[in-house]
Amino acid sequence: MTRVLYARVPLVHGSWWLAWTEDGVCAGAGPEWDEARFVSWIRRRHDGDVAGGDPAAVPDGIDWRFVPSGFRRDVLRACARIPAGQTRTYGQLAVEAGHPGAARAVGTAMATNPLPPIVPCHRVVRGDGRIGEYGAGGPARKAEMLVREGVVVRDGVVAS
DNA sequence: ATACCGGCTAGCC
DNA sequence: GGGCTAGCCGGTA
Repeated sequence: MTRVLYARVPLVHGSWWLAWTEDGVCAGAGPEWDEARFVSWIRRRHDGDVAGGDPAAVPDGIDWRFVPSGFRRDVLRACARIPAGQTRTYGQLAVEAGHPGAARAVGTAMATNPLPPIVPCHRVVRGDGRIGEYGAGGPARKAEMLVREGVVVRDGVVAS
């Protein structure tokens, strides 16, 4: 049973909640969450100890143990490989994850991403260039984050 | 099994 | 281009 630590961590996109084990980050949530909500959510997904940690000591990697293997993990892992400043469409990510044709299901997998913004689901946009939805704060935040990473967004559409 | 539902898409006006 | 539809896939009840 692994100990999970958590803290509000200053990131380029603001102060996000992160939780981690010795093996890597295992959960994340946006700045608007309060501590009680984040902790209770962590406890629901993890039955070990949960305690406050040092925000300066967050590990670099990701601990995938709490993401069940299968489609979800395939897609999240593929998403984690998208570099800052780049985007993919839901359809492209489906291909890269080894599930061509599953664009719609990729949307669902992104919507339930347990590790925003560490798994950068904000970099996944619609096939026609429109920003698309964003569960961890809405489309406006998604657009802000992309712009901050150097992506050109105009009227809610990623420049081609 | 079956029947929705959702961060999508391609095709057709 | 815009708006609509039907199809799509994986998750969940």
